[in-house]
Amino acid sequence: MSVESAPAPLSRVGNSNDQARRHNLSTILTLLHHGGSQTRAGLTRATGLNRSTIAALVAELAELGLVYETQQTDPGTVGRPSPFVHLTDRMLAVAVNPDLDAVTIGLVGLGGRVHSRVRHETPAAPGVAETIDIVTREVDALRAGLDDDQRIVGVGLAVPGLVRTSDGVVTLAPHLLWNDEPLAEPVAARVGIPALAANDAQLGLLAESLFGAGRGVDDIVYLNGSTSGIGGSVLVAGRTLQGSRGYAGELGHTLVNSNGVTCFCGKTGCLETEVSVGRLLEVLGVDPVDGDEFDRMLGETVDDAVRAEIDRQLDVLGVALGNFVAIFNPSSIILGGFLGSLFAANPARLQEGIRRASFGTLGEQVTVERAQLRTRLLMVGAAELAFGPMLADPAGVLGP
Amino acid sequence: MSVESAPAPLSRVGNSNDQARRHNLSTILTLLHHGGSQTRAGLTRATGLNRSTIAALVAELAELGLVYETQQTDPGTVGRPSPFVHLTDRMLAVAVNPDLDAVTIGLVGLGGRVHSRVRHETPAAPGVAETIDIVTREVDALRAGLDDDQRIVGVGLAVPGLVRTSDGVVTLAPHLLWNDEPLAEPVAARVGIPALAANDAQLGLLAESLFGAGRGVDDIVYLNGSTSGIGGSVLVAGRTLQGSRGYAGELGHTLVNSNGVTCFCGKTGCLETEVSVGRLLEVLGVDPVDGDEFDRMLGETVDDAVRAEIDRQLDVLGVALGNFVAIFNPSSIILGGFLGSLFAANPARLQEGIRRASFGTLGEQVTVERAQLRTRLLMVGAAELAFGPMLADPAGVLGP
DNA sequence: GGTGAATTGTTGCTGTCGAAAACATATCAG
DNA sequence: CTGATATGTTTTCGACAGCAACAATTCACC
Repeated sequence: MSVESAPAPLSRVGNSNDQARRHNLSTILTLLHHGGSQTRAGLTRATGLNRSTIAALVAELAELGLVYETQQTDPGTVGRPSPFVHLTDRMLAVAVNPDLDAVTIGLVGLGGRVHSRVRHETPAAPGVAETIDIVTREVDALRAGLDDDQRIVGVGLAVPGLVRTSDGVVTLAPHLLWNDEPLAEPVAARVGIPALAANDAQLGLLAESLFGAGRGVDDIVYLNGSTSGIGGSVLVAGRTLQGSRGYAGELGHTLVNSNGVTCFCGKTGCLETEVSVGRLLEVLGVDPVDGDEFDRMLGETVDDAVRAEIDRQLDVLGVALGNFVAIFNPSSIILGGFLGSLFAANPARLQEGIRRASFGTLGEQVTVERAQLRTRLLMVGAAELAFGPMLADPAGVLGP
Repeated sequence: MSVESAPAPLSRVGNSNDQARRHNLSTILTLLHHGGSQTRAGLTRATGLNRSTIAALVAELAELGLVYETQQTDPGTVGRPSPFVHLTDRMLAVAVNPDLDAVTIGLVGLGGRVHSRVRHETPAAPGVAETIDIVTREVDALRAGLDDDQRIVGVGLAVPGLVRTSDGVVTLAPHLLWNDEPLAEPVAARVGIPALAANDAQLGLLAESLFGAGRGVDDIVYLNGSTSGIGGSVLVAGRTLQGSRGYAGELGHTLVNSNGVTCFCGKTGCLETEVSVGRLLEVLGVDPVDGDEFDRMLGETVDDAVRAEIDRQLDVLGVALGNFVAIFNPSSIILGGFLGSLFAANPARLQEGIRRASFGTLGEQVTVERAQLRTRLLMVGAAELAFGPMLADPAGVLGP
């Protein structure tokens, strides 16, 4: 025998010497990515590491092309001025969001900066093969426009459906009519860049928690309402709730009304069927409109039927959120899409509904907010997914 | 000015050199605690660390009085036999569980071994002061019975109610009539040993996940039914769901029936009001009985009214669990207390109910199990809480 | 029973990393 | 211009995990 099958290191629980180095590099890069430019002295304070250590780590990040330093123009304090550390624009991620009528593709830099965005309209819901074609063409075009020193480090795909994150297979995307379709792997193979896929609501929450309404908060319940239904995700102790296979967070398919109608998922009285943009458009008597216009219509309506429907939906939403408060005890609830509009139309009513439907006084301790990132949301979220490996181990991914 | 306020190290994000050592010590101790005795070679494989490193770490744990080694009696394989590493019985935790009619106190060793257990009956629900008195007396008695080299490293309190884990204040324990009562801190002060408090369901899940039905599983929904209601907790990626203040997991107070009755918590149609041991005892026409007897009565009944009530409760429970499956995508559901009896009376019906009430096919991928630890449950769980700091940093807690 | 292969403990050495200290540099306050 | 303050820079040092060489012990096979 020559080469035996590998002895299988089982699990890598222990900590070794250079893992500490990797961890520290990752910590600093992540700090800059999520917190913006800082002085080296600031990094020293934030990490608790030694000045000399920070200097060495920043130098390594600079060598990897991830950061550069500038002199402070106006220190404002005594002492030797500490140089600012900025992220470069050299490392980029491609963000992809296939949806009902279009595939949106963006180029995103570190720090959540969206460099460009293209919306590829499709006559019908795009198929997997079609999506992969569009992504391939678009990435080629993007690559052609890059500077010599720029580099796309990954592709992130935000998919409206159940996604097995481990291997990037879309288990079920009902509105796209996808069923057990491998996505991340073929994309990676075609474009020659690592690709990862995840549920759109999970990535939306990730984006809001890092760059939007949820900055600095570790426990968040996030609900996003779109024409295709209500997607949800939960931040638990700073990490998105994944579940055993990445399918967690189907908050739109929890019970809110035992007397409700049957949902396409087979259950009865789901939040998604009771609270829907379709019912609102119906009483408003209009066709789908864009977000700002919808906001205005809900806010300024004087029609009693409309107001009644708004209040009914807010009350149902309050019941659902009350349950989530009892389950998750979040410090913040973030509402996106039309749920944000609904909330803005009568914030007090929703807050009172949550308070009433929560266990004990838990409902009084939670803040309800509207999502902030709007159109950037899924671009930033999908990019975060693509940047993930690099953020976790900068030297390992970019190095030799 | 002489002494300025401390410069505040903000957060300790960075990794330093001896933190690696602590982490490795913690890893090995935890491995033994949760996995039982192992050979040094086994630890090498499990951690991926070097032989020589393991030898040094085990030697340090031995010096701390935590482990000892024995020769393998019958190796059974080629090669130099690796010594077994066992946990000593020198480090002990006191587990406390105040409940409706008694305070139970136990002495628990590493590895989940319950050395002794005392049940202090009380005429009514014990007050906080009374509980602290009982604990103080009992700990003194336990200390008197210890060998010279034995040591109680902590007190863990499992409380049926909302507990702010950070400072051990019981915010609300409705059945004990406790309201915003400091508990862990006064206990620690009185007995002179660090004390921590947490919700009983959270600790029950912790115990089952480490030593019972949930071994090796990272995503679990746990429900425990008792005469005072239904408590729940969730294991998310191997960690118990805490929420922003430690109040997460009130699964008994989620909506299962919009047409239901009003719960003491103020809401309507809570799981806890629809599924209750009281309703079962009513149709059975008996007074409260112990677990095994209750099991037998449910399993062997031929009374149609009883069977109907069992099925009704199972169906309601299925709806609740279906929601939890959509929310958490667990790989396992564990049922304790009378919910375990209910499940055992007709497992197929509950499983079918969960499947029906789950989103898509998620309900088919989850296994439903009955809790295993029974009377040891809260002793082991509370001890785990008490052992926590030592497991996380053995040298820091036991060393100088 | 003797021999070789396999596995693991033991010992001493090495490389790496972060901390600490000493020195250099840059800013502000007066 | 001087002193205080804060931070970068350089060098030294200690700790720790990895590694290699050697020793110990068992099994399998003849």
